[in-house]
Amino acid sequence: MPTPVPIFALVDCNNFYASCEKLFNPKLAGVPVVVLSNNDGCVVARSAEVKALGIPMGVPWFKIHDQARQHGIVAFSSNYALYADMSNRVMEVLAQFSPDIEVYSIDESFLDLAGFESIGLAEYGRQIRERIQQWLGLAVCVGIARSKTLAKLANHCAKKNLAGANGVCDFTAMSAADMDSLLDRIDVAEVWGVGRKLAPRLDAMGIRTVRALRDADANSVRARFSVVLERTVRELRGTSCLALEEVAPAKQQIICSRSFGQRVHDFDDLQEAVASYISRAAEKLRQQDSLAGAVTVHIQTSPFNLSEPRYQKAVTLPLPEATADSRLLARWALLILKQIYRPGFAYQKAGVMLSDICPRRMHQPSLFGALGENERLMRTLDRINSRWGRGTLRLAAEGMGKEWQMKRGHLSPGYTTEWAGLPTVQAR
DNA sequence: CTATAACTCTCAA
DNA sequence: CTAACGTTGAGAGTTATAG
Repeated sequence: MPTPVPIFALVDCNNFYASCEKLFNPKLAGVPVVVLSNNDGCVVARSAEVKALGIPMGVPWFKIHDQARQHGIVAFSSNYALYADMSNRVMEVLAQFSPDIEVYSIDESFLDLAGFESIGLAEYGRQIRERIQQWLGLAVCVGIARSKTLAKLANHCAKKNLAGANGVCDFTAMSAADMDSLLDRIDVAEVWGVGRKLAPRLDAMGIRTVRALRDADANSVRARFSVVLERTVRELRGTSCLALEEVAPAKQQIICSRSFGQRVHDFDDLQEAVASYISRAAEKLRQQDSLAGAVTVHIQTSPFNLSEPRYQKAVTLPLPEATADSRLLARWALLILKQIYRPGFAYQKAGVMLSDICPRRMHQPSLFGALGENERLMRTLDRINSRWGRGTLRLAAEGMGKEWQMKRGHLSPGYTTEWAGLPTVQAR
C-alpha cells in the first residue's frame, strides 16, 4: 500500500533498447547503435553516440541509411524478447528498493520512497543507480520529487545533467529559488503530458517554460485546455494528483496490429495475418482472465504512397456471446475480413481489436450455454505455447506466414532467452 | 432535449 | 535495382443518435 504522503522516484534506463544490444557485444562499446521499429521501419532507440550525431528519434531508417553507413552506425531489428527479459531483471532489482513500485513501461518505474528520508533520498537514488549498473550493466537515471510529473521532470534533469545531477536529481532537497531558476530554463514541451499539439498552443499564450506553466492560473488552464492539463499544473506545484498504481488494471481493449514485410494483395495472405493477430490478442485476453464482447478488424493500404489507390476500412462486430476462445474469435474476425476486403489493393497493414471486455467471472453465460467455447482446450494451447514458444501450436488459418511477415533483417541473437543465442567461447 | 454511444484527438513509451 | 515510414493503450472531448 502506498504511503499517505508519497515521495516519487522515477527510474528510467538510458537508451534502453540500444543499451541492451550493446550489453552482449563488447565490440559495440563507443560504436553508434540504433534499434529499429517493427519491419525495420523507423529508428526507435539511439545510443549516446547516435544522439550526438543529431539523428532524430522516429526517423525512417531508409532516409538515414547513407548517413548511417558514413558514420558506421550499427542497426538492430527490435529484439523484444531480449528487452523484455532485461526489463524484468531491472524491475526485480528495483523492487528491492521499495515495497511500492509501479512498472510504468518497459524501461521505467515509479517507486514510492517515503520512509527512506533518513538515508538521504539522493543518496538512496545513487545506490539504486549503482546496483543496476553493477548487477546488470545498464545505466539508469533517477528523478525524485513529490509528484509523478515532477519526478519525471527531475529524471529529465538527471539525464541532461542539469543542476549538477550526475544521474540522480532530487527536487525535494532543492530550495524554492533554485527550483524557480531551474524550471525557468526548461522548455514547457519537456513536461509529461505536453505533447506535439499542446506545446505550440501554450507557446502562443506566452507559456514557454515549465515555470510559466507551473505558475499559470489553474482555472483558466482548465477552461482553455482541459482538466488533464490543470492536473499537470497542480502536479508541477508539488501537489500529487496521480497516484502510484501498483497493480495494472485489466485492459479495456486489446489490440494486435502490424505492418507487413511486403505489400499484400491476396485475401488468403490477409486471412493468415488476421488469424495470427487474433490468436495473439486472444492469448493476451486469456492472460488477464477476461472475455471479449466485440471484435474489430482493420485493413489499410500505405498512407504514405500517394500514387497507389488508397483504401482503409475497419468494422466492429458485437458478438452474440462474450468469449476468449481463439477459434471462435478467429471465425468472427474472418467473417469481418470477408466483408471489408476489396481486391486490387496493395495492403500495407492489418490489425484486430478485442473490446467490450469483461472479467470471466462476471460473465453471464447465455441461456443455451456457451456456443462452442472450449476453455480447457485454450488452457492447454496456452500452456504448450508458453512452454515451447509462441506459435508452437496454432490455428490452421494462421498458415505458415511467409508473404506478410515483418522484416527483421538486423536481428541480434536471443542472448538471454535462447540457448543458441549464448555467446560462444572460442578455443585458441 | 438529454443521456448515451460512437468516434476523434491527444499523449505516451 | 527500387522502394521503403511502429505498436498499443488510455482517457477526454466532441459529435451523432435514440428515446
